[in-house]
Amino acid sequence: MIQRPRGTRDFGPKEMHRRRTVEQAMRAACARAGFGEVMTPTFEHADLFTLRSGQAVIDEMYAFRDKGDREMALRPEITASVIRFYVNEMSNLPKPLKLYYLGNCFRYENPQSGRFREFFQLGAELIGSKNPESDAEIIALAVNCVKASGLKDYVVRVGHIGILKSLVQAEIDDKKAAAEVLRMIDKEDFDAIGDMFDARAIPRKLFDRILAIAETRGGSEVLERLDKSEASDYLREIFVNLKLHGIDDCQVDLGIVRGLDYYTGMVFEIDAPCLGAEKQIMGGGSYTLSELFGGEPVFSTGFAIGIDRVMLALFKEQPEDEYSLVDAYVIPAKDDMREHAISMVAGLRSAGIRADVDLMRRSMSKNLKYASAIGARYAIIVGSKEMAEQSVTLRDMLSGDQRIIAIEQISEEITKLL
RNA sequence: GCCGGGGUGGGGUAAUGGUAUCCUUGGGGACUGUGGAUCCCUUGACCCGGGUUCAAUUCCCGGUCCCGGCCCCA
Repeated sequence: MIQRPRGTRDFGPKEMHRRRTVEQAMRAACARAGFGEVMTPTFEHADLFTLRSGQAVIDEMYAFRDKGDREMALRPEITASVIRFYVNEMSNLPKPLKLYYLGNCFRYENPQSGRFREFFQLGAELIGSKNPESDAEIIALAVNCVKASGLKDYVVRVGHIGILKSLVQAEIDDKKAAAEVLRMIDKEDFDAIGDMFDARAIPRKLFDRILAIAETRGGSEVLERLDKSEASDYLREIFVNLKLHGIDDCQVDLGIVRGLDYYTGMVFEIDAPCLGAEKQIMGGGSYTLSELFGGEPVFSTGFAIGIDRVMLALFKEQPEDEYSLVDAYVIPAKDDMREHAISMVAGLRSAGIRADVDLMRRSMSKNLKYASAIGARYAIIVGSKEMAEQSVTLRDMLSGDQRIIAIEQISEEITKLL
């Protein structure tokens, strides 16, 4: 037997229904904010991804050489593709350009809870605006998407990479060392930073300042404690705007650095605490396209939500999911009623009712059992006695109550009951 | 890439160095239109490969997959 590849999943009808419901809710949230959906290829030239990210991303990329001897890769994320699309064909469109996407991504990683080799992301990019209200708009959209999914317990943390970055880069001349410090801040490995500072004879005072900033966390009031700077003013403006958007549960977290170094300003994350190790369900921030492709500077801000993790968190919050595929199941009482049953189900379907009919020529009793097993809300029993009066029996599968209804009224009646 | 814990019918389980229990589900029949019942029949499993052994589902090794953790990320 052929097994499903490691780190991939099959989704059954019930799970797909729940996923599609969540996806549609998020799509609707994006559309309400004026974002248009785009779709890009599942695979791209490997360069697209290797150019902007480091070795770590390359190592876990599904890369391959195609029959034309081109280096290709399954996309490990979608932002790069959207940016490529923008640079290729959309750079002359009116700004700001607001795009969103939903698709599968691939990373060759070791699977664990909330981590798969094929996973799904919904993301949005706001291209061409560098003002705090744009960042606030993107944060608000990300939060609204998570809210739309139905998730109750989540934590939004917003930071600004410029605050730490400018401090570290101003005080440490060695670029590599500065990058290393930022990486250690991201990992919250402050001991390592202390060791490094001692080894390089960097003043302890700077370490204390870095530590103080990196540990600045809490409500928006902690922003008042920050030294005045371009970045801290910017962050304050973002929080003012978030409040205007009705988003007032965001935390400040200046310790967010994020691994990828193309982020330049605002950075933010959303966690679902119930998920444990892989609790981050969203990551985002602002960046400039110019740093990725060497073109004209275009300021952008965006985010990506891990749909799979959102689904996992939703399932933890609400495990049971009442859902059936069929509202009405049509049962012929006897074999000579099968044709009537089939025309009956066709009529129900064209009236927009999710209806099914016995295809296995089962007995009445087995059919009732089947109707119950698939969770049909109503059974319609087509028998010769009722048929003589152009009627059928409508049975409520929850209560067991049943009554005779004229055939011409059945669709209307069921629509009314549902 | 690394580190733990696991793989028995579709799902859940029991036992065992001599190929397997029970429940559930699926299919069929009885029941000749309400028995969503009851009864009967039936399909269906020891992850893969190698080793030890007369004999391996069981013991050993390797692989693989699942679950969880590290790294990193969604």
